[in-house]
Amino acid sequence: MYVQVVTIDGKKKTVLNVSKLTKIKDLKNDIEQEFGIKWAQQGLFFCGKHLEDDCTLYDYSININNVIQVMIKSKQEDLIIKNKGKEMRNDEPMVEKTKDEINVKCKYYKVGDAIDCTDNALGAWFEALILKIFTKFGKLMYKVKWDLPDSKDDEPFDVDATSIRPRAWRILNFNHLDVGKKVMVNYNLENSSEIGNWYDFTILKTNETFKELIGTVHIGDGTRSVENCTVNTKFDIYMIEKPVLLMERDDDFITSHIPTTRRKIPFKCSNCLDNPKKKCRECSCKICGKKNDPHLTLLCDECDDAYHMACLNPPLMDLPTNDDWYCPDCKVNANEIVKFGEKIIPKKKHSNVVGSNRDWGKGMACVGRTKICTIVPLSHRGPIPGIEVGTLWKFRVQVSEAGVHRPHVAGIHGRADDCAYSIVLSGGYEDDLDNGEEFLYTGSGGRDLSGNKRTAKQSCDQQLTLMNRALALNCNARVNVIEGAEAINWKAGLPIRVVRNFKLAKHSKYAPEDGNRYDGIYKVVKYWPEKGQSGFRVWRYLLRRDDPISAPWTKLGKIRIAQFGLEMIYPEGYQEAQEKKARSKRKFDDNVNSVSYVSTQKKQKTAFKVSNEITNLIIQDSSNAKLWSQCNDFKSQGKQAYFEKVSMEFSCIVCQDLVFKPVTTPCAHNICIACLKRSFEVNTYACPMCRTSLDKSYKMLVNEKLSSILLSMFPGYDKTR
DNA sequence: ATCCCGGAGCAG
DNA sequence: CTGCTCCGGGAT
Repeated sequence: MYVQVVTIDGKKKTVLNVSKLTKIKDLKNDIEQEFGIKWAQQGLFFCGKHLEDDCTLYDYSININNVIQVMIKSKQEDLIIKNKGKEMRNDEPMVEKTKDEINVKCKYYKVGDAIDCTDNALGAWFEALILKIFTKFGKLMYKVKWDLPDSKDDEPFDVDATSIRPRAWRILNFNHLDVGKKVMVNYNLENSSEIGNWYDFTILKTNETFKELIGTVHIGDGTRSVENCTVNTKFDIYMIEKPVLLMERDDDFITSHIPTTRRKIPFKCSNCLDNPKKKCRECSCKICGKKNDPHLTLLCDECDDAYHMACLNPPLMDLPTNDDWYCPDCKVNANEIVKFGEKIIPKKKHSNVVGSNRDWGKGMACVGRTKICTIVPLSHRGPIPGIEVGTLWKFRVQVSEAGVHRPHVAGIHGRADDCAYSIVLSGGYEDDLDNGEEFLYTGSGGRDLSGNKRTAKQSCDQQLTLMNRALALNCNARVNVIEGAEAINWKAGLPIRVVRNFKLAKHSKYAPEDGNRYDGIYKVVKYWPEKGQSGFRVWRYLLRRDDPISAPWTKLGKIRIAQFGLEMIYPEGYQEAQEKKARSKRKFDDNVNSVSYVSTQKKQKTAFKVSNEITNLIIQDSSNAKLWSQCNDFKSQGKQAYFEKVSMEFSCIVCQDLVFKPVTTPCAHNICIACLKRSFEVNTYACPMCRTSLDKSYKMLVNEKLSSILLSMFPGYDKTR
């Protein structure tokens, strides 16, 4: 299994091979290797949850391809987190706190001053007001309050002088932006084209034509910064105000310049754009959407959604007595809730407390779905729209995601009171017999799966229940659970999607070389119980293909696969992760044996070499010289790519198939002679491809050179005509 | 060759 | 809702 790892600023990104049982601390080690960010400096987050060192990915239900965010902690932030924790534990009453606070005067600020204040979480500057100036244990502190839209109900908080400065008010003209100057700009760390917060910024370059600034964005106290940011000047650029001694301050001057409008900041809620009159279930009460009575609104301590006490069912009459409250959606999982900074170890069910020490978490067998097919319902019969016969997936979970065969492991998908929808052949049952167009399938069950197994040898009789009954219902005959039944009209049975897995190759030549291939629609001809090779009764089903699309192993099917360019589909990020695995293995091997000359170089697609015989014919087919030269360019990409190109360039516009007995028109298009004749029969005397008119008496001549080239490249395709 | 786990989906 | 089943897919 593998996960995506991204730094908060999005600048560093990678895929890491992991196990579900990988501990967070081990992951941090890998990230240190990868990003060069010290182990202790990392704060990892998944879905907003802080990840604790001793927990596993499984504990947090982190699945394949999930994104883990890496935050680089500055030492100061560590302190803040620690202090926060302390506060939470001590839980001193407010009175005690204020007891040590002594109101004082300050040389630079006075109560009521409009200031900018940094917030520790984002490291940006926000507008605020000073409510009180005091000393606590001898340290000068300021009680401040946000001065932002919608911040009326926010609690005031205490900061020291480093977190505040006079409110910015001087807007700088683009021409006054000199390189090296530090200013305040609006920037969005995640998406620089959108509105963001206000940060300090050092100008490195100015771009006159685009009115852009390039430079370093400083985050918070200046220990963190993001280089090479491009700032669009559609927002104002502010001068950073330095504190001025009160005695030197011309208050009238200052107050007259404090802007009455507020600096633009991103909307808290992108849904209602913070419009107080608009109902919004995103940012306001999840039930009624109204924004009234904020003091009677509870915030869920897990998901942060808001609920009016009165809207809850049953309504909550009194404020919750304990500190935290969880909404109805989160309450059910209350035992899994981890509060920020708390050291609760989240453990799902049994985990592997008593399990073996075998690491089961690396593979693709235990990963969950990351996509879900919604274009058709779960109980959809017949082909899945958009999925071609011959589509090939590496893993079963992908077949499930595509909606072709939903179960992860099971061979039959169906319902005992409806029918079966799809089956997989993967050679797991010894009584199966595959002849391609027809095959014998074995029902499920009759096995002892105790010990949490997924498969075992037959150890008792199978019953015509569950999935076995479902598959029987596809047969166009009244169901008979004793002796089975035969279809009256087999084609009238219900369609079954059939997937063949590469493991079937042990018994069948119709299996794909690798992965799982969709082979089209089959129907149940008959089914009956029989003593299987194990000696126990198994239910056997005769399935016969009934699909207008040629099967993947037929000549036509192969051409079709080539035309569609169907290739093995891997899960997103899989090949990248495999490549990385191979690289680290090579590195390991090199370390073990530094003078190894084992050919470990990357397997390159070997260029396709066309036989001399065909090459000569191609040269002689001068009327198609241009097309052949285009095909030539694909030789370097290997045989498959070349054949795909050839079959595409030489397919007939009329029948959509590879041209058969082709006529090369004066306009240099290739049409099957039969197709062209049919076209003439309806008095259309033009090239079907480009509509260039042809003479009524145009003499159709089969391009024998081309015909023989194609016949030798795709031997036997003529027999399908 | 053997061991053994999650997750998806059905059945009760 | 819980319990059961299951033709995967890794490591050992």
